[in-house]
Amino acid sequence: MEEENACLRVFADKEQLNHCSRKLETAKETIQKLSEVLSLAGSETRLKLLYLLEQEGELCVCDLSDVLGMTMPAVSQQLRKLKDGNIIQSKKVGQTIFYALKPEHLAAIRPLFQYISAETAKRLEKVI
Amino acid sequence: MEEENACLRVFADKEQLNHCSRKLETAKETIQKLSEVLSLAGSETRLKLLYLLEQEGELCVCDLSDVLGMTMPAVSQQLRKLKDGNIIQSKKVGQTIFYALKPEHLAAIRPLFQYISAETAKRLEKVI
DNA sequence: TAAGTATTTAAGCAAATTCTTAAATATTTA
DNA sequence: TAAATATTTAAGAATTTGCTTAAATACTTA
Repeated sequence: MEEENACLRVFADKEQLNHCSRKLETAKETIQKLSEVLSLAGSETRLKLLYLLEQEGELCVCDLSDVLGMTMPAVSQQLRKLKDGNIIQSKKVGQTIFYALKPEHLAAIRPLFQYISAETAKRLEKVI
Repeated sequence: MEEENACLRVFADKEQLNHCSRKLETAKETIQKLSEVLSLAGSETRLKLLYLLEQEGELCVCDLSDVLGMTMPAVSQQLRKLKDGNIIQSKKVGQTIFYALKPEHLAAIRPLFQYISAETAKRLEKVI
């Protein structure tokens, strides 16, 4: 049995609340995974990294550190998080490591880049 | 003039790096705003709140605290962040405050819910 | 107007995040 | 094999986050 409702409102719709609880339970895992991806994308630095990788296909730590104006350890550590989160992958060529978006998780974040493109275009129009 | 490139790779493509810098500069504001929205959505608690509001249209703090099994102050504080981020809005009816998604920012986060629905459906199929 | 209900605000604390600097690792080249 | 390059790892500090509990606010009803 569940705990008694904290909500004492006369008009509280217990039917609806139970319905919500079930729905949340069902989507629990998905929400958990998605929130992880979103929180990874939800940092300015990491979103820039993802954006650049999406635009260019692949880039090395050195390039990224250069473009973002950040130290290599700082960039490397953020890339590691993205890699741990399975959003990007790496490929070693000599002593250079190239990073690229992973196709799998792209479904979830692709719309974001479309959003960036569309919004940026809008903003540019205004300027013109 | 920019600082000299940190990247000393023989094959570093300066052309490409400059191109990346310009692109990033152009999309800067959009990326900044989007990362804010994403980091708001990128918390399990807040993503649940958004999911419930999307599914139910509107709910009060009491309901949400009940369904999430969290204290009202905890829920209230997260709702406040979402409201400050312009993702949700509130409507007061008597002493009850109903929260709902804001239509404006929905464009950015609607795809996420579709993703949740699709993934949850997939997961359910597997179980059956 | 007093008591009860729904919510917010505030203060504080533990945990997580994001950078910094220094050192370690791995690869290439002289 | 020594020096240089590209990157990672590690340790630590400053900041932010997400809760907790207690108190304040606002509205409703007896």
